[in-house]
Amino acid sequence: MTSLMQKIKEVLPQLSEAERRIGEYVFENPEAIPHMTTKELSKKSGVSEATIIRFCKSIGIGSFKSFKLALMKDLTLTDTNLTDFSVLNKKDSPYDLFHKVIHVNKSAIESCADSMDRKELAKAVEAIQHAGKIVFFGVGGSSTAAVDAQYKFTKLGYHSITSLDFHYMLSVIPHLTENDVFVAISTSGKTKDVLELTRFAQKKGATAIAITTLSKSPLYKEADIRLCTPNVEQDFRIGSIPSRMTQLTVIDTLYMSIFHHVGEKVLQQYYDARSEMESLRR
Amino acid sequence: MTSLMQKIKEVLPQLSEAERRIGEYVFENPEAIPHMTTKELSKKSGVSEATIIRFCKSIGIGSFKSFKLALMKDLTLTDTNLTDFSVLNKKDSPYDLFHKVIHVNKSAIESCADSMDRKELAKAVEAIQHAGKIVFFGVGGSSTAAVDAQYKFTKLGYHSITSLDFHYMLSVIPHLTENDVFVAISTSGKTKDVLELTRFAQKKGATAIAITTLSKSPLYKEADIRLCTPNVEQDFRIGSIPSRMTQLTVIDTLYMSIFHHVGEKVLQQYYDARSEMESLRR
DNA sequence: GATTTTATGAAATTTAAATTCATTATTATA
DNA sequence: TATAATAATGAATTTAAATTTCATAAAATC
Repeated sequence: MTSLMQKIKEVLPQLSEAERRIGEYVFENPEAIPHMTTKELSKKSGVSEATIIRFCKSIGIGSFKSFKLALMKDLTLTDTNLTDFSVLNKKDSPYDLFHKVIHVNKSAIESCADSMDRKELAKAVEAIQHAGKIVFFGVGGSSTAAVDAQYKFTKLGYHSITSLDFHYMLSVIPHLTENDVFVAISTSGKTKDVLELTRFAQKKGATAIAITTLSKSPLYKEADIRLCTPNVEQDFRIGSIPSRMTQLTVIDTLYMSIFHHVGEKVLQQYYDARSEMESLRR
Repeated sequence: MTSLMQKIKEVLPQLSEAERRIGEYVFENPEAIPHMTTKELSKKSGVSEATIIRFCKSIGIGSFKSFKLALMKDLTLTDTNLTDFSVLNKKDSPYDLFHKVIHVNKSAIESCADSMDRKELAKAVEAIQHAGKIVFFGVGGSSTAAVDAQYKFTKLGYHSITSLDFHYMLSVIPHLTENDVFVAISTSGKTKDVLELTRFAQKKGATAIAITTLSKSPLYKEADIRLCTPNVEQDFRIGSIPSRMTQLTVIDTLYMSIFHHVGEKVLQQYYDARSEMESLRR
């Protein structure tokens, strides 16, 4: 707990009804406050603007502006702001939602650190490094990560494949061999299409890397290498937003790691592509 | 040196006379700025208030208020919490890189708050809400965001279109009307294909929303609505990783906002899709 | 040399913060 | 119990700050 938040908590019981309401709101949504106006906060917490000014004075701060600055400073000092943003509420404006999305995505990425196993990661990098083809597959929200991965690894000079089309994939997999890698992306680890293609790829000898949540799912059990994403499911309205961020973070890591290894080799092609792009500007 | 101050130092030589004066003043008195008003700073640095607003935009920050907040945050960061992850080094293991990726992505998402303009965001939500068709277009790294957006808005029941194929897009755009929205995604704002399609869409009467960095790029100038992403360019090896995160954060915000509005209506379809998915498990 | 573009500040507008004041609820006192 | 005193509150107003618009001058381009 930071000093300013601490202070608010302490004085909370001594405050009047309306001022306490503000304090409670601040306590629940500290991140949001610095970007708010008195009018907004007044609406959200259900008290008048005048009371907000009074609240600032009550906690010993001269103005609402100073309060916002102080809070920003306070929040910066601690990264452990465990705000429960799962609570979306009716009155949220797009700008409010924007800040909630920022928060949700930030914490999702943060929590990636918890679920990743360094040995599995090393194995994955090893496998991809020596791969001939890399096939990525994910459906629904997970297709974004697959598309992103396919683009990134193509840039690195890999024969990298993805498609949303199950039947297209069915025609790709028979050509996989022991050297190849199949990356299955599924948050739940239960998606039928993903499972079937993974098994098929394994039957052809490819190494199956799963990007999935740590759970007793079939995909988790059957994959050769498991890159676990944290369980970040929240309010259904937020849906796949945070889990996609975690998947992308894993993809980014694979990309960076491979770049690190093969970097020198592809650097020239990389520059070529860049300068050509500059000149074409497309 | 902290990141924002660093940034100011870097752009200083490219700024105009008056804007540079502000930059220099900020550099000499960083601690004072967060408590100042535009009028004060204008007097102190000897330039007009308007130029101060322009200065903020020049360094990639959406408003003077955001600038003050960002600076406060920046100054609060001590060397201890300033792990310099921007530097990649040779000995980095995949696991090291993983943590650097986490850091880079987190800060990218965090800095989204600086460049977003709430009015523009509100306009964008308004436009999309009443849109018939929504077309997303981005090339290269920005295609990920386009794909993600297309999927999300389809789930909300919109006629939502994207493609990587320029010529396919050329065949889509003639059918756009005043009610439709074209969302152009380009970090630089200079990508030729994106620009050409944007102009074409505007000619057909569609509203052009740009997701791009705050800069003097053609896309920024010409778009009807600008949703600015921060300038997060780093080491070339990290490449488009952070900018893609910022684009996705903007997309997520649009999605959440629209969901908020049309949510009740599509909820039933949403559940239908979910339960059907459960039963099919594919 | 004419024309466009860019940079700039003055003035106007919009938006936010802070204050005032009237109203209501609460407590203390006759 | 009735009445005065006090405290809490929000509506309306005032003040201040941020932002935009517009006119002008300087620089760059044709």
